[in-house]
Amino acid sequence: MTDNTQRPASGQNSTPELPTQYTPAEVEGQLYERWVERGYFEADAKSDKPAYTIVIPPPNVTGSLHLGHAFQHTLMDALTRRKRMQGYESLWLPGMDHAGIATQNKVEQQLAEEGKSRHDIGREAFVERVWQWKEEYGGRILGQMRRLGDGVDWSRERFTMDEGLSNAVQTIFKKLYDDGLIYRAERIINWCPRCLTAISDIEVDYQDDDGELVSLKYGEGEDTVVVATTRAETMLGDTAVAVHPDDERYRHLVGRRIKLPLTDRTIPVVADSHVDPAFGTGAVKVTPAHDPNDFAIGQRHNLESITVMDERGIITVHGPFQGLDRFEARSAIVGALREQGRIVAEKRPYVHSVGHCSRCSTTIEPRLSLQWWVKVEPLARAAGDAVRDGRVTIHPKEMEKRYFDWVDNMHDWCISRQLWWGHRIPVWYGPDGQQVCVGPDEKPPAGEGWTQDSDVLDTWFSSGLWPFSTLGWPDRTADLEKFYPTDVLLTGHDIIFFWVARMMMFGLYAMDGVVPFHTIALTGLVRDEFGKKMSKSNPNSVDPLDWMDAYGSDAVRFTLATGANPGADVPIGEDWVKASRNFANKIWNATRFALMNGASVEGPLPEPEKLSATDRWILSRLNRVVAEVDAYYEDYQFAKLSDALYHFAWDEVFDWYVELSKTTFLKGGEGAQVSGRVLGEVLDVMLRLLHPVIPFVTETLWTTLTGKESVVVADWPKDSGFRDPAAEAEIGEVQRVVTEVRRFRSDQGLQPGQRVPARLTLDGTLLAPHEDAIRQLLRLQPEGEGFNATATLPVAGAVVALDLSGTIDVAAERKRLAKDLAVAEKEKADTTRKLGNEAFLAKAPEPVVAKIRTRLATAEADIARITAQIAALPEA
RNA sequence: GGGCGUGUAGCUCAGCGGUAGAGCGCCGCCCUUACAAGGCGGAUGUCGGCGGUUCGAAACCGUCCACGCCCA
Repeated sequence: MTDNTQRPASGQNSTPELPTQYTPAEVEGQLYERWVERGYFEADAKSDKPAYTIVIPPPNVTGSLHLGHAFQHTLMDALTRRKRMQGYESLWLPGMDHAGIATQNKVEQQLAEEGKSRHDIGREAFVERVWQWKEEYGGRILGQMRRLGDGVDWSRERFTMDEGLSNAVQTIFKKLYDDGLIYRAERIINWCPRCLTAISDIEVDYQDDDGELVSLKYGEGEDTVVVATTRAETMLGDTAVAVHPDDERYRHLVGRRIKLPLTDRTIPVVADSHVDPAFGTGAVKVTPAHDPNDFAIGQRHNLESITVMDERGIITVHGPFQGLDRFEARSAIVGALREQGRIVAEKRPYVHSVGHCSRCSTTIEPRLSLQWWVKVEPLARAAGDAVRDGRVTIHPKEMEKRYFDWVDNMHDWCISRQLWWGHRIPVWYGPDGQQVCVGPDEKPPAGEGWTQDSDVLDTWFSSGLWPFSTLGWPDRTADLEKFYPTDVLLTGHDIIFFWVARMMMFGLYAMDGVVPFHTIALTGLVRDEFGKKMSKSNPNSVDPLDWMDAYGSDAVRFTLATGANPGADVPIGEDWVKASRNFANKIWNATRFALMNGASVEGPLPEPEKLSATDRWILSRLNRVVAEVDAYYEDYQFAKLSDALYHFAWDEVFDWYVELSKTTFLKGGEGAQVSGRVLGEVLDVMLRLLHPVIPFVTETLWTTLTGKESVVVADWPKDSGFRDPAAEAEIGEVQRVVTEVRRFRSDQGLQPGQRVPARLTLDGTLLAPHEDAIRQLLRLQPEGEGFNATATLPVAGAVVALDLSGTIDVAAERKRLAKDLAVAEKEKADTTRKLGNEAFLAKAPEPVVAKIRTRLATAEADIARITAQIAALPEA
């Protein structure tokens, strides 16, 4: 096809070639590559313009674009594109995180297919393999972001494992270590027996599983106690039974030792006020090595911790259960206890909440383990305070509570992972138990016996540095000076704890208390058209690329933007994407029509005195919409702004302005020229307003309309302040008449295109100047010889008399009028009742009362008019 | 168990103190020379239930019911 974005620069009067249908798939890719080639998205740190910065919440290197990304990217793109147009040095910085567990899993799978494990090839070779994997398969999402139209600065693309970012990781680790905010401790952590690593609290997904609750009798003779558990296998590691100190039932047992079944051990009964006497029997078994609460009890009572499983969840305790995995052991142990008559109650299924690894869904095993931790209290407090004192705003505000609940109750963060892919912990251990943390510029201790910690850091440890590590920190780079703090962090509300809180903590800490962004804009989740959650495991999951190919990226983007109510979930369905595609096509054709009728952006807009009321009306509306859209942008109201533009474009510009102007264009001459200039202005502004949301179609149309280089670098429209309420009222009357008569025509069964002779009596009304347009819109012919008004429609002070050449459908007309009369009478009754209410008159504000009075007057006039019409109707 | 949120047209959602709205879907007529991915017209709601506050409640308060989410 011809390249329809090109237009001869001198060809002001040549009719640009636009096909009758917009075919996005053919042009979007080229447009995007051109934008990138021209460097529109590359930000200049030396620019004098004020900076506007958004760093992308780094997607996972193993991932691909899903609708959630498409959604958030659309919004970030809209924000940065608008600011660029407003004259900011706009930077949207892309990149990915290295996704420690996920990526390592991918490569381990590859190795497994070759019959190898990572241990077979060794750490160094393994890490090399991961880099190879990344080169080959990683970052699929980056290409998909181009397809979506993301206006990111590719020259600044970052990856958390890059040298610079790794340097940042090591720097902050050392700083935290030196400040005593990183420490090593043995605690219960969330252990994934499949990934073979610790994971943090937020990487655990809880779900209700069918389990079993068995009540076990511990002890012998009189010294017995019944405890309930869902994890019978851990009883091998029990080192106490705990009861509440005030619990009379067990007071006699406290301090005594009882026999632990299936073992040759005895365990103490301890009193601990954290035990809930109302739950179960009020006595609980205590396994400090396999349960966080039990660990806490163990600490308080100096209990021994006995680990009964290995890292894969296999029982290691000598005896009949050794070698069984934890679930096999559970039933074996319950069986053995049953034989001994120690099972006093069983509840099966017992639905309870069980933690699963968010990466592989394996049931988490709480495990006692030596790990590295971040002491979060001071960091989290600072992160909370930044929001409390208003330096950072959360949109929508209702989400603040969730943020505070998190940062104010945050547990220390386990940051070490038993993986090979990631930032290795920069701590070295000496032959005599020394421990040295090494900064990026320092050499590790030399000599015999020094070894580096074998663990790597949680991926989020590096992602948390993203807003400044990507800009060059710890160096005071020009980028950092120019673009930090960033402006907005936009992400899903489900991710507050992952990105938001961590970036806040690290940003404030590393950047001397300067917040990483002043605004946190939180979105909901994308759902299917029935409001059901979309997930990879659900069949309702949609690949946004399929929709982009079928309907264009603009259509997907517009649909998502239109659904973006602050903080609320966004449902999306194919029908809605189609509707957005239709909108794009509508804009396409309207612009095409405009260009065929001499729409122009040349020269200044004529003075208001030279404009028709129709022109002044649309310009007045246009400027109101500019102001409205700006206000919505400032409040992150993407649904509202998209909706406002949709309705302005379609319901006002296309359905009325263009239609009303057709007669002017047909007549030609100066009037047509003026309207062409106005139409050009309206489209020019409208396309620029729409561009951040639907960049592709607007680019093609705007460059064709204006002959300029690109709307990407066009100026954002400004409200000129022009308002013309009189013209707005006048066109409102025109719309009323046209709609009324159309209704009549439709009720009378007239075909839409059928010409009808009519006499218009418009003298003394606002409609007088619009007779031609009204006749055009209503397909009314001039009254000819022998005109015979068979229907007379009084509306808006005017009279439209029609000659339907013969009898009209009196029944239809009577029905229509009866309906109108009923509406008017109800209105009269409602308003009369209000005005008859003393309390209302006394207490309601004057404008409200006045409004009701006007409504009553209108209703009465309508009733009189309609009644007269009905009376004038011939007998059926 | 604790906290938060939501129940408005067939579906998905706006509206959050003064005449119940949108998109999609539905019904009827129409290829009116920009667009059938379109035009014109139309129908559709005890605004979850009950109680209260108010001159006035979809909106505010209480309560119940039903869903959803987060945390434990």
